[in-house]
Amino acid sequence: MACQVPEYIPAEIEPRWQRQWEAAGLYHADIDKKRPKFYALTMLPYPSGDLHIGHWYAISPSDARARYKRMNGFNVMFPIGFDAFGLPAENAAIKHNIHPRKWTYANIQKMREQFRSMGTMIDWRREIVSSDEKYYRWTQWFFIQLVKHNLAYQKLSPVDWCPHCNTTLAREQVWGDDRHCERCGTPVIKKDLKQWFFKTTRYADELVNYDGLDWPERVRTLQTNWIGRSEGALVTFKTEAGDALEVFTTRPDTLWGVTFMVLAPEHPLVEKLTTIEQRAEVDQYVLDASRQSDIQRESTEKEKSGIFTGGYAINPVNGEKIPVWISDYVLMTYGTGAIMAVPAHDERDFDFARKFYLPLRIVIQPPGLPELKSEDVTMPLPAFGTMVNSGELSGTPAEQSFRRAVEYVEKIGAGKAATNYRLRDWLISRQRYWGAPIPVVHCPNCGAVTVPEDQLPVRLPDDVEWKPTGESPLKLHPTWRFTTCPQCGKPAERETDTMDTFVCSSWYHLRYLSPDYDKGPFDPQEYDYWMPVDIYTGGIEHANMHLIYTRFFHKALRDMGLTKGNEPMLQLRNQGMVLGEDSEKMSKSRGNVVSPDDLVHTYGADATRAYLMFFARWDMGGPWSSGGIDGVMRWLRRAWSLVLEPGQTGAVNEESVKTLRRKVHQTLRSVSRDFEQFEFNTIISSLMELLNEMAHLKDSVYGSDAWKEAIEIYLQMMAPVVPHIAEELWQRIHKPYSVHTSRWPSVDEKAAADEEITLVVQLNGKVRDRITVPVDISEEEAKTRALKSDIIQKQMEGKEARQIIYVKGRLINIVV
RNA sequence: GCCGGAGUGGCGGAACUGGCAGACGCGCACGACUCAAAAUCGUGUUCCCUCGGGAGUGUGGGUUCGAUUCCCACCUUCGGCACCA
Repeated sequence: MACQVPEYIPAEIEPRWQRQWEAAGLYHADIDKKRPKFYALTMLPYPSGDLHIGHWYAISPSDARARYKRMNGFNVMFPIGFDAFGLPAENAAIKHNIHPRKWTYANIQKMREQFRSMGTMIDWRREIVSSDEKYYRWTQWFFIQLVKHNLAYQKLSPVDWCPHCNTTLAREQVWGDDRHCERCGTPVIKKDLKQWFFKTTRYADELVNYDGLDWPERVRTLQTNWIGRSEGALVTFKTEAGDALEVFTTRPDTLWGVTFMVLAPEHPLVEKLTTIEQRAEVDQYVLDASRQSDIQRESTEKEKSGIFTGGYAINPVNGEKIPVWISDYVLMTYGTGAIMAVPAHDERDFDFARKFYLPLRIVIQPPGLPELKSEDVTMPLPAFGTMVNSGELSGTPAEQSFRRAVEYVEKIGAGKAATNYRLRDWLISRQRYWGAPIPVVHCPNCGAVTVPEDQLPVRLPDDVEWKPTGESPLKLHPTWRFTTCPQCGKPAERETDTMDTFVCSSWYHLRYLSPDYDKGPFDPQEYDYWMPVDIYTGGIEHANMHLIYTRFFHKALRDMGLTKGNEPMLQLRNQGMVLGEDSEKMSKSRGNVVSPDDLVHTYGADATRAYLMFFARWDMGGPWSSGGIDGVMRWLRRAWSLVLEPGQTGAVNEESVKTLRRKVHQTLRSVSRDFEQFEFNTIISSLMELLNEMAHLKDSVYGSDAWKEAIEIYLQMMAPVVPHIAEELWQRIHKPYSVHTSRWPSVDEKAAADEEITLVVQLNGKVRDRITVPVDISEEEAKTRALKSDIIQKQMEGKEARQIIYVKGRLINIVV
């Protein structure tokens, strides 16, 4: 009997359906104004050459949700592409002596096939490859627009250099306590170089505003901390020579407590302030500071060091003459590179004052204490209490003195309220070959001139010695760099640095709209229909890099009139990470890597997709389990035989029909909700649970309309998760092609409603009994029945119920 | 130090708005089928227990009729930032 039913062989059905879907263009997404659009985007993968389990984890649940949205009537675009420029191509090229281009495009070809084996609804007509000329032409075009709008500039400054990658890095790409390169882990060093920057800081204020965004709190916090907005004031002190010495402070209320000032060793006024007597010591200190690495210098463990310059400044609020010191705890890169020191109320200044026996003045008297004298102070004092020693602010509550102090300095013309940010401009120059060339010509007469737009792209030449020497490989090309100035026509040289690949990925979501469009970076008609991105999924590691860059791009483009709205991606969700079975990060050296190709071979794409959705909360991730996927495989086999194996055709039991329909529609309700909320693991659980129930009921409902309905809804619910088996079974029960274009069923609320419910009966908050009652039972009736329960009677033993709590549909709690 | 996430059986994890803790799966045990094994199916599976119950969601308190859920303090762990004025 059972031998009539074919076996479930994923390797037979999966490739067949993949071919059929592709041939039919089932997943083509085109403008259709009759349907609401839905732009589902997943982060652009790097073509490393092998699709790993992390790619599957990122993409297949996103695909399932996109499919769910499509079945719900949305016109869904789900594109993919390749972030194809970047260092690994060059490193592989150096190791294996193969051209980066060849390596990259071979990898892409392999990964396309791997992606196809996943069974996604990717519209391949929209694929982009960021190293294609037709793509990077527009990356260069954007660079030029940014220059035109004063959002890109060149500057000589100390920058982070990775000695392993042989290139500079943006500040966001330097990670951890030891300040290592985000890509290769090598600690970075400082170099003074002239580099190109994008002015991300212009949007700092806007970037900490997430209005209208449904983004995880975690990402918003990371970005907010990274941008590091602080409100305070800029106050101008004067040196004795009359030079303005500006400081940024977040505590203008403590201006009267300033007892010295500290400049960064690199501060331009150090030279002028230093007296003859102090000269030798100051010079030595400046030299020492310049030799220190950032890690040494920025260590908080280190005891404070510093030198008196011999110079003095005048405090504008009280005319006091205060000594000016230099110290490496003041950073030239933040604020103005100079601080006013208030040792009585700031821990760092307090430590410094202690070390060098500098005086301290209390300006905020803590409440409820006898009047404090400066010699009583053993630690910096808090910011609440009453102002003292502070001119006209004395005697007022400290709470208001921030505002009052700012008003005061504004009145006397010594400063103004100001906001400062930790965020720095984005360094985008890279001294590497495999990237988009920066479209600039350096002319001895005209300076840095951008290449005219009609001459784009500035092509990356193939015949280059790409070995890393610390110099840009393009600089070593015999002819490429020599050109003429687009402005004056005289001999000039091309910029030989290439762009950070994060520039390429800052706008790829726009190129998907029209990958072949050649009148601009994207077709405005497509833009108007598809943008903004409705859901963006990817890893959280990009919170402070790609996600800030792409928001910056959108805002800059908006101000150029190219994009609309303030944000490119409305909703963001992050997946976690799949760990090895040993709960460690997967790596070849640990030997705990799970290969998706092997999984597809052994279990099929459907089982792999389903297990990835099942084994952990998607946003958390967790360890892989080889036994776990067996469980999912069992589920698929059971579903297969549930649909295909005939049941007993006897009398249909009406009670069973009701139970079946109730369970089906309740499951439909929870599965729909879980899809909306990205709770993929409970989708699979619910489907497994329903399968168990259906298997139990099968023989008592087989042949009924309810059974037919149950099977159809079951396959439709499976379709987004396990698209191949669902399609195969859908065909085998003779439903019209395709399950993926069928309309998501709607919940029959009547059928889903419970007729009877289980009420929990508690005694003093402890569960003692459960009673089955009609769903519409009255409160009185429920209480009476609960009190009548044998167990309750026995346990109460004549005790009086003091109080009876009734929660409709849930429980009764008897308090004695 | 500051900010954020997490802590639930042997394991991965469920539990919607304060209301049955442990759904679903893995593993394990027992049973059926089999000469046998695998596969499959069925039953059981938080711990303790004198079989009445008792304890239990990192720890200690609190609020409440009732807390995995809310509040306070703390521990562990992961991630980010860190002399940012």
